Amino acid sequence: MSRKGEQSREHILGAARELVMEKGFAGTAIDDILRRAGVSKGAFFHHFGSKAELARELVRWHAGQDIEMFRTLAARAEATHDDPYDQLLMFLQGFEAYISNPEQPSRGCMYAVYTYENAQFDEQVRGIVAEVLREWTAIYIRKFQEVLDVHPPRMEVSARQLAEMIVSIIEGALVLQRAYGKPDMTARQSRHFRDYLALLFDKPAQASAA
Amino acid sequence: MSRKGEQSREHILGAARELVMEKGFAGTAIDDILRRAGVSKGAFFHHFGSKAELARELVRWHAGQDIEMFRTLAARAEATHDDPYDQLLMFLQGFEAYISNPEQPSRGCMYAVYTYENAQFDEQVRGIVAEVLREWTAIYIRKFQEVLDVHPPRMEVSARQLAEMIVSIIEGALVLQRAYGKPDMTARQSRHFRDYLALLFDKPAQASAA
DNA sequence: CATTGAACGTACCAATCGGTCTGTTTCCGG
DNA sequence: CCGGAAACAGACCGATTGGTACGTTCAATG
Repeated sequence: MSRKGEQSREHILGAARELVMEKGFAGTAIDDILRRAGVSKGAFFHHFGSKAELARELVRWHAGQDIEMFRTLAARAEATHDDPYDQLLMFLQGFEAYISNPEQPSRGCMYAVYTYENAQFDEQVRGIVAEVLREWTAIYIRKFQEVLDVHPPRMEVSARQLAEMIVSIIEGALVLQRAYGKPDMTARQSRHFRDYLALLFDKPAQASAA
Repeated sequence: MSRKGEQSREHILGAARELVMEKGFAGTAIDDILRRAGVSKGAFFHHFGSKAELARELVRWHAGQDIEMFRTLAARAEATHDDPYDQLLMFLQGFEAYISNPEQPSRGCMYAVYTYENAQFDEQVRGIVAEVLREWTAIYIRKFQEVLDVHPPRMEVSARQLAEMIVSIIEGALVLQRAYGKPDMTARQSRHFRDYLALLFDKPAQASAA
């Protein structure tokens, strides 16, 4: 049931995702979304009670997507390697492949969009954004702690520091990628971070995809 | 002459800067700016021909501020140290002090705001944003090249890679800082990058402000 | 085949938006 | 002290905005 209905909802969310990523949330009018999604105003307000609710559902959608990607990449890495360091490297390589995928029209981080339009949103939306970024960091912290427990680093460093660094790098690289149109910026930065890890944990730089 | 006029202009730009940083550019109505700046609509359109022109002037203002900061910090660093590595470290420490200044209500990067609302702006504005970020990167590239010319790194790395990395880290840290309200995130990330440099160039970690 | 509720489509609305127009005040050189 | 330009102030305007009202389609169910 509600096959058609779900489809419209998806179209609206898809169009909203594209447009918000192009023009920001406040800069995207509902009519813009209707035009791109090819649905009517009635359809929109049938599925979403208000623009604010769209904001919530949109950020929830992204949160779901990202969690799925994280889980998939992490599971694959953990199934392939025993050493947490190798797992981490493979995870990052997987992320680089994902973010470099040219079909993916994302080209930016939706949480950053929301963050920089902070005052537009209610406490709930802000909470979700903070939650997701915190969760990302937490996942990295756990993994880095595993690495640190096994491999002594060449200098004193905390799992939190490393985790926050990789998240910062990715977020920042996505900004630069957009700002001066270098589509491979994010993947390159992630690769450079892997090089840093190799140096930090005194591992030979293994063959990484050029 | 035009003392009062300049003052109004500054007030408008100041209010716009605050509001745009809170709600984004599209999310900030001209009337909002008028209210906060305490000026009338007539005053606004006397100084700025349109909202788009305000966008241009606002980004130009930031570009000017940032160039000044860069020049000041760089000059001080170069006056204090001869070694480009020491200069770079001092520059970064200066930046950390600047960005941690609690009186500074900036709390974010205006270029990131513009970048994530890309489609709102004309080619000129986008050009300025890309230009500034490129210039930042270029300055870092030159300095890192000087460092690399003198100090052999422990692994192969290009000046461009390092330059793009520090810019990414700062941009990303500013996002995280906002997203989950950690006012010291940016300075901490910069410090961690300095630790990375210490490792990379095999320098003893010198006493850094906790 | 009638009923019903989900899934629309569309005309419409009040509020807000960026921007204009028409004055008035303020300043400053001659 | 005068004249003109810069620097406002604020009423006003058409377009756009998020949102509503109300009618229609359609598929499933009894």
